[in-house]
Amino acid sequence: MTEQHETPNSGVSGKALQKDIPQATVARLATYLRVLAVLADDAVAIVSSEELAVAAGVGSAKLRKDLSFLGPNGVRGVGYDVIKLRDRIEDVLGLSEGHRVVLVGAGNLGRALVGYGGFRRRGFAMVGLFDNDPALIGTPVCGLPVRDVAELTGAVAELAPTIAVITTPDAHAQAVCDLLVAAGVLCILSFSPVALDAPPHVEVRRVDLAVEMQLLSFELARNAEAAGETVSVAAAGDPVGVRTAPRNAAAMNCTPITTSHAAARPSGGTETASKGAVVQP
Amino acid sequence: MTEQHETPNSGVSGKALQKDIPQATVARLATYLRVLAVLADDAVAIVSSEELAVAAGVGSAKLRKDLSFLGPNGVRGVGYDVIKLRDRIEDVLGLSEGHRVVLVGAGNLGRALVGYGGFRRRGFAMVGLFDNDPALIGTPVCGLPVRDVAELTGAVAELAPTIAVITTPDAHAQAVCDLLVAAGVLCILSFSPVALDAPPHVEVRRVDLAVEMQLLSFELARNAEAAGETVSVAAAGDPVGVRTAPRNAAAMNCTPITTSHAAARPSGGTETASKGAVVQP
DNA sequence: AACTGTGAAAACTTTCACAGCA
DNA sequence: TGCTGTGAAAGTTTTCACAGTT
Repeated sequence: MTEQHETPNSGVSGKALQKDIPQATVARLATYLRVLAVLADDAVAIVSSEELAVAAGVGSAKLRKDLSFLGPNGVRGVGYDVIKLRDRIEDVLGLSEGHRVVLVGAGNLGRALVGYGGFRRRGFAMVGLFDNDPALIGTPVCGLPVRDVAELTGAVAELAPTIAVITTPDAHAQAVCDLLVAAGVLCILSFSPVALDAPPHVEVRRVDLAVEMQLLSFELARNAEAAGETVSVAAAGDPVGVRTAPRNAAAMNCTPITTSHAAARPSGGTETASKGAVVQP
Repeated sequence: MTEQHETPNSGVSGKALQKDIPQATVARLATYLRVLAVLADDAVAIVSSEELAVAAGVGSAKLRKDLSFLGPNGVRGVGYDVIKLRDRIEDVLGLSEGHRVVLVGAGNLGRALVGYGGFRRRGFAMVGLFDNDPALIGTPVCGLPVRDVAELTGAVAELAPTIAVITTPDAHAQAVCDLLVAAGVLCILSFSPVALDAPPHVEVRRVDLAVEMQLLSFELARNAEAAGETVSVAAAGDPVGVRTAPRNAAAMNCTPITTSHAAARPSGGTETASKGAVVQP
């Protein structure tokens, strides 16, 4: 790896230990960061690993171990400096410079994300919003006009986004992804459950809302099993009857964009991640 | 928790091996399930571990190992029966009976979720939708009227939901959670980044969309570091300037109900808290 | 006394490679 | 032959316990 002169103010991140930070730790850093931001707002100056751990919902030992990968950040016998630690984590996560985000798919989910204060607050700026629905194009969402997806390629050059978010129907997700990749976007967050095919240098992260619900369902089932099959409140109501409706129903779409029909190809895309390493759950 | 008589036959799911299935495996089962549903729709009868693995974005060995925890599901030399495997996974995940879902917070995100076809398709039925905004109460979303959150307690008894979803602004999340817990809900999915306090018998799962973005950011930073700090496309645009605005700004809310939050996925920004033990990804 | 940072042990997960079956 | 199921090895993450610092 090319070495680099040490600019006092390095471009992307400060100390450069990224390579050695475990995946699992990185995932938690973002959580610590949120807690620290709250503490900072409350003008809390110092926090102990125990306090921070409780607020983040992890064990204090794990938290200390996590932070130790970023180098020494605390003072023994005292605790961590809230501001300093926050800045350090932001730096490591590459958030220091902020990110410019374009979003494709201005349906309900897309609009919800654009309006999500948490993004702005955490350094993500929405700079472009695209859709292919003529009824939506031109209308502003949170002050940002919806632009025609046909302009996407040009707009990417102009807006120079660091991250793109896909919230289109499943059927369009791959096409949009291709478009973004061709335009030079390196980081994509997709809310479509279909696995997107992209070159290895492009980081694709997929998020599937239904998966979360299914994980909850599993816990519920396990608890019920362990406790002897009482489902408490739920026991009263009618079971829902999952497979009553045809699986493939393009079904009741009631809102502008969101919904989808199952359209993935039989053995199509693989979830891609950078460097040949697929980032898996 | 009160212990109970041990019913030999558990009502919720067939073979009852839940206890022995590793966390990591469970998280992936939901993904396999989605792929299998697509295959079933396409009338594919048999699938090999390799095909399924590619479509799900994992290695075939891992996939076979995962499935082996559910007992024998395939035929050596042939592959897996799509329908049979799908049903088996649904059973293990506790999806066979379907789930009744109430959602509190009819903002953009809430409405997006109600309209999200993926839920219905996978056995989750929205049965109730609540908000405290008089302007929203009474208006239908996807055929479901928004009800006053004041009715929530009574409605839970009446609707007997198995799962509740919280998509309210952060400030209300805990109050709504308390309300749900008091009403007897056992499973809660929250899209607010704040850690919710709930009794140990209640399964709370939190999802924070910003975490996903931050993980992407980290990969970007790491890649840039490894490649010699060029940020390609992004290099052109102005840095965003994260901390320019006050951190605590309740900030520009531009859509009906208030802020909203979004999703994540197995590994990243997801957390499950339960039975006093915080289960980490 | 209070709290961080960390080596070393334990637990969990992934990968490998092959036995076993249709 | 082709593909599943699995034990054992390799790798990763968590937990423990305590040495070190203020």
